[in-house]
Order: sequence, then C-alpha cells, then structure tokens
Amino acid sequence: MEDWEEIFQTTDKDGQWTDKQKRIIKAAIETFAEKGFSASSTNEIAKKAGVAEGTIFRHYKTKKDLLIAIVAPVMSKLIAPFVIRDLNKVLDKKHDTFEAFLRAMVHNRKLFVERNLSILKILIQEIPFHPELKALFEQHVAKEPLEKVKNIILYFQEKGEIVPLPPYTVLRLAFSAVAGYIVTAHLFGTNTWDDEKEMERTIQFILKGLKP
Amino acid sequence: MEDWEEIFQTTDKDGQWTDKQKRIIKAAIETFAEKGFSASSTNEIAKKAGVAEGTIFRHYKTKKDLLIAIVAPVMSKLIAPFVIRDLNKVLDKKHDTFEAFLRAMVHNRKLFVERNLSILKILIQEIPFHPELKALFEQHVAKEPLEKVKNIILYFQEKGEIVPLPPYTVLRLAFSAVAGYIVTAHLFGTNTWDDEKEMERTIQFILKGLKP
Amino acid sequence: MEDWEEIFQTTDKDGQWTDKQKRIIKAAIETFAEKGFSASSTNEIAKKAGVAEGTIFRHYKTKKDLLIAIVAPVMSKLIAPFVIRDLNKVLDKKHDTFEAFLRAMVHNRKLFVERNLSILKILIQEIPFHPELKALFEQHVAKEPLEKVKNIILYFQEKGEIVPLPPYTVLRLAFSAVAGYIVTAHLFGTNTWDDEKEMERTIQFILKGLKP
Amino acid sequence: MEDWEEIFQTTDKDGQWTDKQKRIIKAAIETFAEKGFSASSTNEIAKKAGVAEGTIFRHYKTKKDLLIAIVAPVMSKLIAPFVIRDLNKVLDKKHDTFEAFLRAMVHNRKLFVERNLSILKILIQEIPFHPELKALFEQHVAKEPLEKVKNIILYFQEKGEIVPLPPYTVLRLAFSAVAGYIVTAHLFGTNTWDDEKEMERTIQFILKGLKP
DNA sequence: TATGAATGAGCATTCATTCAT
DNA sequence: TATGAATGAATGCTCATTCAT
Repeated sequence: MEDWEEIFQTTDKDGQWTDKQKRIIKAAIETFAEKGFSASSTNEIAKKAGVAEGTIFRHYKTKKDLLIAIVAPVMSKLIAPFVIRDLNKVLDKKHDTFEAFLRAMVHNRKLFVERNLSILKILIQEIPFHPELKALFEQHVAKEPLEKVKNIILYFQEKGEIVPLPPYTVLRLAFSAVAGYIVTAHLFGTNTWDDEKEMERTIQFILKGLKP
Repeated sequence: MEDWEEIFQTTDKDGQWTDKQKRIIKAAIETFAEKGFSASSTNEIAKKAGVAEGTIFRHYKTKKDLLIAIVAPVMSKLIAPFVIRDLNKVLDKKHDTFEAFLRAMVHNRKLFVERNLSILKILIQEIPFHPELKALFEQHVAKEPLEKVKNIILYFQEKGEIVPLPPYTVLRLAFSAVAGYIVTAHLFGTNTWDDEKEMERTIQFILKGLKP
Repeated sequence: MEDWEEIFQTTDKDGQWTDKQKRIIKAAIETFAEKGFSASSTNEIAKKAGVAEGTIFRHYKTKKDLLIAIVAPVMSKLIAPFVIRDLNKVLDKKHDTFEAFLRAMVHNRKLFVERNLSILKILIQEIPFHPELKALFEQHVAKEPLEKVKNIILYFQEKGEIVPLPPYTVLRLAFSAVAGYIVTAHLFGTNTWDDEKEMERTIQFILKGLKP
Repeated sequence: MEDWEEIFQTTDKDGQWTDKQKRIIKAAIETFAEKGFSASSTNEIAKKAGVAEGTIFRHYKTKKDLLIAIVAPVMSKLIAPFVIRDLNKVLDKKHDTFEAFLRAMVHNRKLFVERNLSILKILIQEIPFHPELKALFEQHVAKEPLEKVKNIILYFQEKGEIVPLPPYTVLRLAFSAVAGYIVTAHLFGTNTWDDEKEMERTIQFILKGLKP
C-alpha cells in the first residue's frame, strides 16, 4: 500500500479532505500513472471517482491544478530526511560512520520510493513538461537540502572516511548507484532478484568506490 | 547537431525519404520532445513541417505510427556497440584491459546520447505508455545484447580484473554510474561542470568499486 | 403531421425527452430522410437542431446510435396490429369475413405509413447497410407477427373464404398489392389519383385473385 | 453471372472500354452495392480496381459521374421489351392471349433483374438522393414505355380478356404482384422456395384478379 | 494516359471547462 | 456543495479532387 492510500483511509470528519476529494485524488493518481497526464481525461477520472465531472473543477480550477495538488506534497517529503533535525542528528552523533549514514539513507529512500511509487512515476513523467512542477522541484528539493547534503559529505571527508572529491561529485556517484539499485529492483525485482544481497552489493560498491 | 538532422540533410533523389517526409519527421521529433506525444497535435506538426495535415497521414497511418517510425531506428542503434563484430574485437585483443573497455564504452555511449538526445528523450518518456515500444525495446535491446555484455564481464572476471559478483550486478553498478554521469552532464552541464574531470572521476569510481 | 412530430410536441417536464433531445431527433430525421444517413453530417444536424455538436454525442454515443434511436421505435410499431389482442379480436368475431379483415388491415397500415413516412424511408434505405438494423427487424417484425398472420390466413382458408394456397404465398400476394398501392399513392398521389377508388380496386383485385 | 460481368469479359481492343476502365467499373459496382454510394470511398474503389486514385478521375470527372456511368446503361435496358418492335410483335400476333403476354413479361423481367442485380440495387438505393438519376429515370422509363404498355393493356381490354379498369391501375396491380414475386424470390429464395410454383401462382393470381 | 503525392475542407468524436439548477 | 447538461474548440483522421511528373 502506498502512502496516499493510507492518508485517504483515515476519514477525518473535520479534516480538510472530504470523501469526494479523496476519491478524486485516488482516481487521478491511478489514471495519471497509467496513461500519463495528457492522455488522461477528466471525464474518465470523474467516472473512476464516482463523482460528477463538475465536482473535480469545483475543487481544482484546472486539470493541471489537480496534477500539482497530487504531486506537490510528495515533493516536500522527497527531502524529508534532510531537514535540520535529521542533519543535526547525524552531525551530533560524532561516532556515526559514513557507512551507517549511507545504509540509513538507502533504506529510508527505498521505503519512500516504494510508498510513493505512483506519484513519483507521475512526477518524473511530467516534470519536463510543466514549468510549475520544475519550479516546485527546485524550490523544495534543489536548494536547501542539497546544501545540507553537501555539508554532510564535507563532514565525512574531513573525518577522512571518503575520498576528497567535490561534494556534488560524491553525491552524484552515490546517488546514481542507489537510484540504479532502486529502479532495477522495481523493474526486474520479481524473480531471481535477491533484494537483500543486491542492496548490500550496492552499498559495498559505493563504499569501495569512495574510499580515500 | 543530432544524427537525424544529418540523415535528413542528405537529399537523396531516389532514396526512400522525400523532402516532405523529412520535414514531417523533423517537426514531429521537435514537437514530441518539447510537449510529449499526447500533448502534440498533428495539426501543429503539420504546420511546423509546412505540409498539409493530410500529408502526414499519407505517410504514417496513425499518429502512433509516426512515433514508432521516429523511435524504432534509434532502438536498433542503441545496442550498436554490442553486435558481434565489436564483441569479438574486445575479446580478441587479449591485451585489452577492463579499463580500456570501460573507457571506450563510456565515450561511445555518451556520443550516442548526445547525437540522439531528442529521440532518446521521446523514447524514455513514451515507453511506459506504448506496449509496441516496450516490445520493440525488449526485442532489440534486452535480448541478445544483454547476453553479450554478460560474456564480456565474465571474460574480465576470469582475467581477475573485476570483482566476481553476478555479471548482471556488475553491469547494473557500472551502468548506473555511467548513466548518472551522462544525465548529470546534460541537466547541469552548462557551467561549473568540468566534463573531462567528471568523466574521469566516474571511471575511477567504477574501477575502484569493482576492484576484486 | 407524422407520429414523431406529435410525440415531440408534448413537452413532458419529467419525461425522458429533454427539449434539446427532441430537437436533435427532429433534425436528424429530416436530414437522414433528405440525404441518407452516410451523407448527413453531425455538424449539419447540430446546426439544424440549434445545439452544439458535442450535445449530440452526449445523448448518442455515435452517429449510428442516433440512427438506431430513431428507427427502433418505429420497428416495434410496424407490427402493432398483429399483437395477440388484435389477433384474438379477429378470430373471436367468427362472423368477420376476410374482406372485413383485409379492409381493416389496408386502412390501418396505410395510416401507419402516412404517419411514419420519414422514418420508414430511412429504415428502408439503411437496413441493407446496418446489420444492427437488420437484426432489430428480424427480431421485432419477422418472428412472431409472421406466425400470427399465418394463423389468420389458415383460419380464413378453413372457413373456405380464400384459395388454399400456402399461407405465406397468400400473404405475399396480398401484401404486394397493398404495398404497391401505398407506394404508388405516395409517389404519384398528387393529382389524377382518386385514392378511394384505387384502394377499392386494390381490395377487389386481391379478393378476386384469392377467391377459391 | 451478371450482365456487366459478361460485357467486361470481352476484351475489345479497339472498343471504348480499356482494361483499367473495366476494372474501375467492376470495383465501383461491387463497392456501391455493398456499402452504398456515400459510404464508398474512391480510394477503396481504386485499390479494389488495382489502379491509381487519379485514374478514376481521369475517366470520370467526379464520383457522381462514376455512379451515373454505371447506372445509366441499365436504365435504358430497363424498358427494352417495350420498344416499338416488341410492341408490334405482340399487337400483330392477334392470336396472342394476355396470359401469354404476361408469362413472357414475367420471365423476361425476372431474367433481367437476375442479370442486373447489383446495379439495380444501386439504382434503387440512390435514385432518391440524386436528381440526375431521377431525371434519367423519368426520361428513359416513365415516358414512352408507359404509353406503350398502356396501349397493350387497352388492346387486351378491347379483346375482353381483362377487366376494364384504368390501364395504369391494371399495370400497377400486375406490376406489384410481379415485383413482389421477384423481390421475395431474391430475399428468401434459398430454401423451401419452389420458384416454378410460386411464379405460376403469381400469374394465376394476376389473371384471376384481372378477369373481367 | 496513368500515376500517386499532395491538398485542405470536412468528418465523427473527445476535450476541459462552465453554469444553471 | 455537487451536479451533469451543455458547450465549441480541438482532436486524429478521411475525403474527393488536383496536378506535376
């Protein structure tokens, strides 16, 4: 089950989500993920949600607003582990190693991907075509968090745990390997895929590759 | 300049491409890349190509046929370096090192990506939504070439040059790093990006990470 | 005035026919009758009906659905006089003669044709090209009613009023004469056509031709 | 085999029909008969005929011209038996009875229908929608021949063989019965239809019905 | 004479959006 | 607030016809 399914199960009487709104969001996520934003019709979404077509436009002025309403919350959560608290946690526990940090990250982000698969699919698909989404992404993901990760990497480089390359290069190399692992897990991860081992191999690869 | 631009510049009198066909393909590539397949209208493509809308449908029975006509040739070339000749070249030159092989690959594939950027964008965007494209991909890319790469990796593992992990795992790790490098180069590669150095760092990262 | 004009004049608030629906049906009947189904454009029908083109497709999923919606009700009424009640009426009144029965039929069916002229034109024109219409016709017209007519003819044959030919042959001969009368009346019935006399002559012709 | 098939088999070198023309006519007849004029595309006809689309328009300026070229010759032959020669033949042989005349007519016209089925289908379908066809029909069929038939009927009425109704009424009654016979033969004439007997019954019905 | 590429108006149908109820 | 009928512009696609070759 994905995050949004859980969120929408909790019927909050006084909350901001009415039952119909939930069903619209649910239907839109499913449809956008399956056919892409452009190829999804509001008519189809309305039918799947069991509401009138007009109801969608009462809550979201345009079809694109609906897309943004779906994608924006995930954007914020994309960088959740890099908010100040977590950063400090890492930096404070001076005994933490880069390996421990990497393991935590991989585990955490993999869980996040699994729990937000549909919306992430939509996000990745639609970002190139909607400047609004790109702006949101840069604002939420690319600014602050990147700076924080840079500091973490610098911290471990000072500790001599990883190779003294430019921090963004280190980030790119590590991120590529992790992303490749997660994507592969989702594309071919049905059979003959030993997830535990593959994750371990990926971590070892990064550690070796970044050893000073 | 991209490959297809070069291809379409050669005005071949008796060739299979008429002038109008070329202009249609060119306009379609540009439009699909810019807005995505679904959001591109045949009307717009026709106008951009300077032909009547009916002319598009004389050459390509449906809009999807046009997409496939654009994407299919790139699919074949995706795996070009893995055809038998190249494979043998590598395996025959027994003195070749894994490093040499890796360098050749990175250079070759980066060139390919640069020279087919628009169509690759379209391909990646549209594959999830068109079973025909997925089928073409599996047929051209996923079957034979994968087997060949596996053999190359086994060859270098036997030579003791790289770590004895499962060949597909090695492939994944190396491919992720290279893909990450190419994507980053294209997303942020305008300023403050020293391409030569970043490529070198990526190769060193893979070599270190895969050292036995 | 034709039946459908009367039907659509009654503005039923809670009925199933909205004002726009009526106007669409009316416009479609006129257009189909005048130019044939294939040569009628939905654009023209929409304009004649004073609605947007999209409105037609809200009520009738396809152009063919519109045709069927027009033609189907007439199909049911085609065989109205042969439903069980009427059949029994004839058979019960043992004193009824074949002549009385024939007169009733001719009068009744001529009225029906006159009151459904446009739609019958459409029906006859389009039946050869639409399997759906043919199926409807066989289902509503060709099955039960034919059997009932057969029984009526058998009844009069047993009474010795008409020649003992196979019932379907008797039906064919009588039907041809009546149909020929009605068609002629409508094709040339403007001037020099004494309808009363021609009907009488047709009836006498059938009676004489079928005398035992 | 139908008349036009025979006509087009004779490859006349110096005749007015080239091979391509024949194939166009053949393809058009088949297509028009199957789908109706409006629903037939010149593209489909060209393909079926194995010629280029342009070739059709070299021979027939418009699609409608092609229709007329097909239908017109049949129109002339529709009234063949009523040309002066035949008329005189009947009137001269004073010993001829109305029955002999009727039999000759039924046989002759049935053969004609059988040998021109496709084109007659097209003619009947399209006459209501093309004033040109209606004009041709009135010119060829409705004028002279009708007058001649009237004279023949008057002749037999004077001989006292048939009832002294208005000649056109007599024609209508006889024609309806014959037409009904021919149509029924073609619609249901596959099984349980004894053609010889039904023809005889029809003739007897007419003779009895028209007896003075 | 025959071709078939090219046309652009026209086609049935779908679309996101509006608005009276 | 929610509806769903209505809209008309836009869609992918087909059409009869033209014309350079």
